[in-house]
Amino acid sequence: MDILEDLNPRQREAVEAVDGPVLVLAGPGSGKTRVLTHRVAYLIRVCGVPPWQIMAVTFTNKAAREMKDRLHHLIGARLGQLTIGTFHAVCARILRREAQHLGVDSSFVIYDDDDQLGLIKQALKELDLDHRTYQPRAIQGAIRQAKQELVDPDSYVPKTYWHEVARRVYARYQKLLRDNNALDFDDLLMVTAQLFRQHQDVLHKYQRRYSHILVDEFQDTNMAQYQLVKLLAGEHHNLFVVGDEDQSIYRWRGADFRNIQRFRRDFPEAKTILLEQNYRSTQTILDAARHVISRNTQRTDKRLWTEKEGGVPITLVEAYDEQEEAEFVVEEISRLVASGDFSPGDHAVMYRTNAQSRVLEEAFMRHGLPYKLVGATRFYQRREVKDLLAYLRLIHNPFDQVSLSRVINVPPRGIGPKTLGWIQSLADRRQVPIYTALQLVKEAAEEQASRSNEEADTPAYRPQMATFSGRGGNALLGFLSLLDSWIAVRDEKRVHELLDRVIQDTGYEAHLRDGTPEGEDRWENVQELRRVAMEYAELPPAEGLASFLEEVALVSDVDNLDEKVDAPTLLTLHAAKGLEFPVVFIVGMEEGLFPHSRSFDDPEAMEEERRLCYVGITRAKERVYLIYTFRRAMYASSEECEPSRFLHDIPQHLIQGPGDLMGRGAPAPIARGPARRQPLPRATSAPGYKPGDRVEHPAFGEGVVISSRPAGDDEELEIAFVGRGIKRILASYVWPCK
DNA sequence: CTGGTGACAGTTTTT
DNA sequence: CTGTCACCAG
Repeated sequence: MDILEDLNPRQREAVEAVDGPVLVLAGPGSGKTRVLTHRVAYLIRVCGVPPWQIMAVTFTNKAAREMKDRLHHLIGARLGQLTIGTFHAVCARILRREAQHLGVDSSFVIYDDDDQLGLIKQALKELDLDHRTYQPRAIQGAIRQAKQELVDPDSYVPKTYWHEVARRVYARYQKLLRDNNALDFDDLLMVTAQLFRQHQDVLHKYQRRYSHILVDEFQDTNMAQYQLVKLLAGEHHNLFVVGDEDQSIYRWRGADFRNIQRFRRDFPEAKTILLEQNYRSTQTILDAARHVISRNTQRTDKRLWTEKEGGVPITLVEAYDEQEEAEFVVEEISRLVASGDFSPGDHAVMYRTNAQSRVLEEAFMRHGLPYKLVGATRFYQRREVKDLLAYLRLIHNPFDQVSLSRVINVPPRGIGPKTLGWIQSLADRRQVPIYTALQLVKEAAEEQASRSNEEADTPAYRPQMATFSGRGGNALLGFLSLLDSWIAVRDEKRVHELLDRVIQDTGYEAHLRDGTPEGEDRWENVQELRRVAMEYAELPPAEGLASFLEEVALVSDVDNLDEKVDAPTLLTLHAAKGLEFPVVFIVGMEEGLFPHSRSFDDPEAMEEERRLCYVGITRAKERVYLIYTFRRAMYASSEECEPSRFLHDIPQHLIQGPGDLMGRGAPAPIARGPARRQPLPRATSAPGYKPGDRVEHPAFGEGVVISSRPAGDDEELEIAFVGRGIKRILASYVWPCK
């Protein structure tokens, strides 16, 4: 039975526990994906469960894809009969099939965060509410939270007057969604749960269909997701969940790791299996991570162990500021690569906030080294991509008002707020969507034209027409005829051909390529989108458009991480979950940054920061570098920093510092002797510059010193660089010009 | 209707 | 120091 062969006893137990509920608590690197895939294969090949009776849900498309890839080796073509996907994708599929029970059309569109925010703003406007008191973002948060707890506007119990207003906005927002035949991300879950609760027959159908349910990253489920799987498994209880409380880092998005406890309570007969053998890291790394996480209260203690005993100590580094921090990282990576032990792609640099990536990027660029950046602005969130997708959504469904108002004046075609407001109010008066209102205007205009010879001045027509005669009206008609011309060919043209037509007819290319480098970047993104569209060229046109739109709605990040490129990866700690690297640098280990200051007054938030640190450290296979700075630029000013409390939790014997570089005593507060305050061994000690001195900088080239002031043991110079303007730079970064 | 200016706020982000 | 948004002058 090859399926069980390469599993350790615990993993094997998890795979073989076929009947009833099973909870697998899987530490980092303990092979949970392996357990999941092998269990599916075991169910099919050994227990004879038909593949179509198995549902496996994940949180990310990436996880789903990885699972499919691995399963392909184990079960081959039968893979296609399994239901594997994200919660949202699985729910969307169910909802399209059961649309008749729901008051939505099965062609509903899925709104993302931006669309959602737009609709909330509209709701606020319609209710005549002040957007300063009722900030759209805050309202959005309240609505999302409610939906994740399966609370609809009618059952919403406001805690404060503000929440009462939020409830009203919520109700209005839901109506707007329905008017647009749209669901937002959270609806996919909430509406599915409602469907199951209100239609027992439908629920039974799915309960019978899926005899085995598996859930990955169970600690990240929210209430809605938990209720969903609980409902689905309500009859047979064959629910297999894998999770790790210590890696729960999405509390702020509604994830509730207490679902693990709930699971134990709701399924008391559940078998619990601990996976504690780690196949990733050295013992040193595991020990350090355990010391950090063990200060958390609400957790099951696990003792991770590995056969990779010992290992290199954790390296702790103090840098003068974020520049030097970045410089250290880049140089250390270069050194490790030069030593021959590691290749560039073995390294990851992790940080708490995206803003920290910039300095790092600059350092890599200065050294002429390539790097991979994860996250930042996501592809499908870029303006140009969203614009073009809105056009396509509009072609697919011209009644989608959110998409319509997004693009009706992009590129600018003379339809400003006034004209938009006019057509909107016409639509409201007639109780029709804007698209229909546009058609009414067109009919009226045609009628007027045909009468223009003799009867144009008939009093009955004049007042109605007067309003849209002129620029606004013509612009609207122009837009409508564009849209209609695309709709006319919608079922013949393939997605990328439609895209080309839109770009062509709207002059979108010229709109983007305004001569700036950013414009070129944007145009490049359009090309990328076109490449994605090309992948749907095989399908019949109408189907191609529909599945393209579904796919891009639910696949936000194009998992752009290109495995083939051999370069260091820059990413947030959150983005690092689920990944592993031989060498991990965690930068910005300072109080206020990591842990973030927002967590100071909330013990639960602080525990989450701690878990985040745990996740970061456990990504490493061989080496970990923890770096903090003496001072860091915050917005405009630069502030002195305190080393992160998490550093104190790692026992001294696991740590190695470059000599007395860090005046650090454990376990007491980090002793920072007054001695070491200067930037590190970079250029020889600052010689003392005065205005007029000529200096050279590795990136900016030659410049002239304008002013100088002491900064610690270093000095901060204002330098005018040839063609680069004036920069403030530490003396140790420049060399005197001979 | 557009493009410019000033006030204001500013973690993390699976879908 | 950014980016976003409301507001005002062409």
